[in-house]
Amino acid sequence: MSDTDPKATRTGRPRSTAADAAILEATRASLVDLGWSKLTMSDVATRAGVAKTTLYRRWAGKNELVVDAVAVLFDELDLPDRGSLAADVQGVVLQFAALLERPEARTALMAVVAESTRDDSLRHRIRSAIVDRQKRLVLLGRERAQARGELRYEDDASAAARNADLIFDVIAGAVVHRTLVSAEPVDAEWASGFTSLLLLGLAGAQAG
Amino acid sequence: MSDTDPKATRTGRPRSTAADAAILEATRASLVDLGWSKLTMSDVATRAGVAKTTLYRRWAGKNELVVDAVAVLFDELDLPDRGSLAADVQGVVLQFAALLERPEARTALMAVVAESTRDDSLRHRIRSAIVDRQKRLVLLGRERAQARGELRYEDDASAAARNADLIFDVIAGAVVHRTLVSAEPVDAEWASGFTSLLLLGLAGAQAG
DNA sequence: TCCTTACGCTACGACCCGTAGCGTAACTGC
DNA sequence: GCAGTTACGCTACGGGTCGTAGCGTAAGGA
Repeated sequence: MSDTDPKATRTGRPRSTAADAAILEATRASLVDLGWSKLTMSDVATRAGVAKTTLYRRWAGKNELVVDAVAVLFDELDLPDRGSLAADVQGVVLQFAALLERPEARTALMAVVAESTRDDSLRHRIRSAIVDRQKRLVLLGRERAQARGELRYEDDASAAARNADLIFDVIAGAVVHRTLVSAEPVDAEWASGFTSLLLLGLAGAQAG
Repeated sequence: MSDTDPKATRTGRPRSTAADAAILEATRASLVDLGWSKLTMSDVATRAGVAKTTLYRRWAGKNELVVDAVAVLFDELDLPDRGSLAADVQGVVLQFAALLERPEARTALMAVVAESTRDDSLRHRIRSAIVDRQKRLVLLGRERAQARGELRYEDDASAAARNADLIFDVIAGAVVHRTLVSAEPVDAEWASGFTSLLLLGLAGAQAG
């Protein structure tokens, strides 16, 4: 979360974990009230009841702070086994969509991704804090489908990885685009249509 | 482009169209050099050889200016008939990807979309200036596929529209996510894999 | 020649940034 | 206890951007 290694029991006054929690919560609250562009470090510090200098001692700036503040939302992600690949796809779609319903996520996610196009370390931070948490669900769903016999196991490991990346980009990309660009809701009906398109393809979905 | 209606031949000194072009080009140049977050109105004005007040007379702020500056890139979009639905899908994917290769588009697109989550008028501006230009290609590809017999004409008009929206979100979303979130290139190989997934579905693509 | 609108320029208050300096608080090892 | 070390709150600061007001000038139309 911060930049130092906590496992070494160093001497001196330890960092307040309560302040960490207060800052991240204040960041989310500020995102809800002000949105990404109007969020300021000073405002977050005031809300958290913390000096501005404390923020800069722990985070390099607004980008890193917001990534960490939003990342914890992705810990809630879970994918119970719904018995079929189609049901699991719908489940993961609705999970992503529910996250993007939250105003702090809506305004923050695209903004930090936009920033990451010019900041490699920020992109890595996003990947490990957010993207990998999402991709986990996709990999889990694929394993289950393979165990059920709905998908076959792939021989070539690198091809399998490429395929998983492709599927992940399709699912996450479609949900994000629908929600933030088209600005239309991802409801059960849309999730159903998307699922049959993903499973059956363009011609197959039309026939069914 | 600007906010006034140009068809009424009003009295007084007309706005310099040369300044318009210079400003938009300066905005793109500034996006390339500085990126979205470090782009300032003062910098654009200096590059364009124009007073800062002139910018504010034409655009409400950075958001609107950048949308207009990037929108013209989407005029280049074209989709020649490549003879089959699969080839046309690959074509549109590579078109989108080529646009996202340009650094001014990479840094600007996600940023303005992020801003649009809290600004309805900005969202409408993005839709008419950018999104509709993209969606046009998808609709064109579908019509061709229907004429070829690869897709059947749909009876229900509203269902057809929903379906087109779905396909558009899947294609555009996947390309954007691959390029900006996963930060991996959209090359011919990826486009090919995506196309077979879209046409045949998860199980079908694995079989083929 | 008047009228109207656009332009360039300057200046301004307001705000945010990120850092430095200082005194104080909290915890560790002797 | 006591020294050593690190974190914290607070204040203050120079530097930068924002968006606007005011003014004189330039470029068109009636």
